[in-house]
Amino acid sequence: MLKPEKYDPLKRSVAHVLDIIGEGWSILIIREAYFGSRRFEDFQRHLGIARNILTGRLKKLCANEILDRVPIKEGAKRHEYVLTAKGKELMPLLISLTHWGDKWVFGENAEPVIFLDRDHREPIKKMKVYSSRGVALRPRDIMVVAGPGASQEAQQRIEELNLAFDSPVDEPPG
Amino acid sequence: MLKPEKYDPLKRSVAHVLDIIGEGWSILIIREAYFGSRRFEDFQRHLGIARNILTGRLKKLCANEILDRVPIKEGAKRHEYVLTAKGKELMPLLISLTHWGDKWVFGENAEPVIFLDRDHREPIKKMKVYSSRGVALRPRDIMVVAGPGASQEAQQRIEELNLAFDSPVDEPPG
DNA sequence: TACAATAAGTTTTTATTTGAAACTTATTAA
DNA sequence: TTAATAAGTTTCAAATAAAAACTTATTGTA
Repeated sequence: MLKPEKYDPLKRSVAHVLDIIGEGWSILIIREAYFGSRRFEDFQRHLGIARNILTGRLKKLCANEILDRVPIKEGAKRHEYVLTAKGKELMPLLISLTHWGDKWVFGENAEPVIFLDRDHREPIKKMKVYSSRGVALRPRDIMVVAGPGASQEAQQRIEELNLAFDSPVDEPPG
Repeated sequence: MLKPEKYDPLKRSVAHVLDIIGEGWSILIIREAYFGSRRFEDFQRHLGIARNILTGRLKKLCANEILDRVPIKEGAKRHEYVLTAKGKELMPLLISLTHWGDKWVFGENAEPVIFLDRDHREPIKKMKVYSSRGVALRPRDIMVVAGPGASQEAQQRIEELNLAFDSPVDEPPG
């Protein structure tokens, strides 16, 4: 989708991540892994994905250490694909996706699946953005600044962006 | 990517959402919109996306009410693309994506961008999954049940899935 | 042991999607 | 009035995806 040189300035942050997990099927494969699929045939059957595409996606997810390809048993030639810590930490992403769909695609009382807190069997909290003090934030309450990994251009664009946002609309030009 | 009939059983939940926002570029376009881009040329310049592809993506995002296409001024033929409420609520998704990339792709002290709470200019909380009681949950603390919108097959698969998970590994067969 | 079935891919062929670049038609600015 | 910019559309080549058949292990069973 994107050439590496095109990652800069500002989009690099997310574009690079999307190159790893954003291809068609990849998210669904990761989700299937959460749901307990481990073997090639499990993924294939449950997702109905073409086998050659599945091969490619599994390879890429393994290359990026989202999945680990481990022999079924010592020395076996068949493998299982299991989530790494890196893969497991995509949970917030997966649940954000699900919650958004529940609200905006399927609608209240038509959710296809519900995530529960295993201990109490109660639905988990809806995914939200919180301040460090624990206050839920709306999009307008959030701003962006350049991080230590920002390129020159990214820094510049972010500054412009913040200027544009901060300036009150009705401020007189002088 | 997917034919609608293939949404069932379990993957429908997320697959349908991915059909709306999962195509290459769509997420980046939404992100650009957060960052203040509104016009065709803004998106095109900042993302470096091919114009015909951009046209297609904007159409689809509008059709799905992520973006709203409004005339620049009363009766004008040029338009701006602005996020709808539905679009704005993708914020948790975008930030989940960013935080994950910060940790696993760029690494500590190399984050390209940082989201701040505007009021206090402090980094926001890392996206996490919480129980309804406010306790942070790990993947293993979460389980899934069929919602009211689950198909028959989905219900069945989820049940199998929970059985598989709940049964202690070392339980004797009889 | 042998036979069939299943698992895990690979190969081949076809269809769909992308991407780049040139082209068109408004609108704005000088 | 002319030039420049904006917002697309069209065309065509290259890359990707999908479907189906094929291959090679491994497992289960009579």
